[in-house]
Amino acid sequence: MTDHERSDADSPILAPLNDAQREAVSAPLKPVLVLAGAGSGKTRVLIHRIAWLIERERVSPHSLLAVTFTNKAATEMRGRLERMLSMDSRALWVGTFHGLAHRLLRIHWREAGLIQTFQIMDGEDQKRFIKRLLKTLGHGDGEWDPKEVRGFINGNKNEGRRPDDLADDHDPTRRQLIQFYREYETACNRVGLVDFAEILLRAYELWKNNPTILAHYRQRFRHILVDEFQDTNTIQYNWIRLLAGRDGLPFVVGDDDQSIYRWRGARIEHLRQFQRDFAGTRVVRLEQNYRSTGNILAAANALIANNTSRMGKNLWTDDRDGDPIRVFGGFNERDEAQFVLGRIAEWVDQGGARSDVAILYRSNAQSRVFEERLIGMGIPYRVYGGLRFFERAEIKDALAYLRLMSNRHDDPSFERVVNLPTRGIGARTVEVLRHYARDNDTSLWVAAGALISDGLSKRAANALHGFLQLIETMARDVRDLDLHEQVDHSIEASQLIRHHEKDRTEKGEARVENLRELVSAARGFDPDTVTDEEGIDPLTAFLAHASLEAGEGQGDAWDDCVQLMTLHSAKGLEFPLVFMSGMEDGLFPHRRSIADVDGLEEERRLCYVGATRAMERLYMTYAEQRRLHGVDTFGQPSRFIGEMPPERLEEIRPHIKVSRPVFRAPSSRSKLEETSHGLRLGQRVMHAKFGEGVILDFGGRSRVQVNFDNVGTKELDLTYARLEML
DNA sequence: AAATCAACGCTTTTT
DNA sequence: GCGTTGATTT
Repeated sequence: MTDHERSDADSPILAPLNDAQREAVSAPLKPVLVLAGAGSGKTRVLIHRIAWLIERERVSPHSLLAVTFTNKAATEMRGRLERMLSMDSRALWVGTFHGLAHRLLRIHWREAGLIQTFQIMDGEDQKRFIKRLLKTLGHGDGEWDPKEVRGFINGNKNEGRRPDDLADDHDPTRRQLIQFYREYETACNRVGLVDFAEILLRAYELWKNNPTILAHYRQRFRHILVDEFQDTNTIQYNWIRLLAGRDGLPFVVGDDDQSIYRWRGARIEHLRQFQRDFAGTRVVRLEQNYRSTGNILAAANALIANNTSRMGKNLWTDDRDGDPIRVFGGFNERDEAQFVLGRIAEWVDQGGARSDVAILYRSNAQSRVFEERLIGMGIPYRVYGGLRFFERAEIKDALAYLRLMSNRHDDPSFERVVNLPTRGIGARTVEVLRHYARDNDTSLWVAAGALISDGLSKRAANALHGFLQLIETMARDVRDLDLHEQVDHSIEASQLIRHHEKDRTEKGEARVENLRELVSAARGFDPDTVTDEEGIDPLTAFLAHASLEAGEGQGDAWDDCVQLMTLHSAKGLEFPLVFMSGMEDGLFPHRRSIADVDGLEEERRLCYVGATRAMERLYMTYAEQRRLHGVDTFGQPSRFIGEMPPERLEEIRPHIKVSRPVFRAPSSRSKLEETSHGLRLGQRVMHAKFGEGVILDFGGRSRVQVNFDNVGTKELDLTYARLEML
């Protein structure tokens, strides 16, 4: 080691890192691909690389672009950078793909072909809009599913394709979908709205079609850092590649084994393509895991080894083997939940924190049984997912008023609030407006203005006039106010508050509270986080923020509570104690993914992600019988359990041997009805304390009656009793 | 205009 | 089985 290298190794940037991390962080200025296994310090490497570039390579913070997928990741990165570099991180562009692309569109709205006050539709808005559009086009009778049309449109946008790029292949269905896409585009442009996929595609096309602008950003952002690279979809990948050009220096971090978003356009292949597109890419593998015990890692490694065409990585740890992975099979989902709650109670009794515990499941519907048990036992918990703040109906109503104030031609917002609270503008009147708007190719706002003087009944015209006046007055009254005062004024003047106050139920009160909270959100909002360019009014910025960052779900009502979430939303998190529930074939892997190899491999990666969330202790549970959508179904333990090395597992109950044949061989269904957990009536069993006996009956839950030769009949709980089959 | 009823669908989710 | 949604009732 030379003196020079030694001084590098001692620097605060490199000192806390292991060899591989150090190699990545201090790599020469060339394209770098970091293959970072779960828990190997991926984010840390990204942060330290930025610090390295700024402090060692003397790169200006202004020439750095750091991209993440979620706002959470972006916020975290920003925070860690500020702490590490003790600088104002505003100099850096750190954000999500959508956030950064949006920022570009705000700056270059004209070149992007947008109006200055363009606003963003979330998936829900988009669905409504498409539904409305289908009706207008005379296809509103249910032959077309708005979700399907949306899927078609977004899928193509994610691949960078416009209607003109699509051929109908002489398929009438496809031809129709392309036509809908075309109409949808026109409609969006008319009302000044963009959907999420459009943000990315527009930003891409902005660069593609404007060489001067592209040249400017290429010159500015030579260093492009991307987190979770395996999750990039085609347009995101192309956006990065376009920006990097020939001289850019992308530094991307990802893990092909944790790619779980293929179904929403992510392409795992981008990891390989990166190496082809950027000649001389330095590939660094981070394989030392700092999170999990040896047993957990060994099981996860063995599982993921069943996938083909991996980039190759084997996690290892310095840590002890720790506990084996415990596998439990319940009679049904309530039995399963009872078992899980029992273990949690133990954990808490022994001084463990509730917030260190995560219950993971494949689909949201599975949370209910756990929630019921948790409530019953008085254990605080938090469920991830569900409606977020800015997605709530009453909040969207309020935002619709604000949007209309900002852009009168926003038809979806117009329709949303024109009669909310009710002001005598019925469906009939709105129908007339729509007709006029379509015939004259104008917005509903313009149609309303025109029809007030002629074409409507006196009553309808009056009511409509009142609404138009209201919006105009609100917009005028609010002009010189601070943002939060604007919001406050609009929820009052629109009568939304009064409307919900009339509802004296808990729901109504919650809505009023949420509306008040919206004012607080506006008060705390810093427009500079959206863009620091001149000429964007705070309201427009706030509305964009509301769409781009839907906010938290329930907030943190409880500090120390058990965490419930899907396997997908667990990605990136870690917990000392993890339960993977519903480990049954058909549920996980999900039956809709089982058929094709790609689908099954993605499920396996999901299982890998789940298992590697666990730091100390991991349980995998399943139910023999499960009520799904109201019907009882019988299942087999997940094939994924069978893919893990038996010596790393421990079956909680004695009756199922953890061996490949048992997990792989499907047993007949009729047999399952007479037996439970491999035990059958009349079966001779051995108990450590009570000696030999014979099974008399199966009780509810995991209870079983055994007539012991020496001590008589006992009822045992199979969760605790270790019965050995004889 | 609110209340009630029938129909629907149901993997995963961020932006 | 349950929650949402759209249509129909009162």
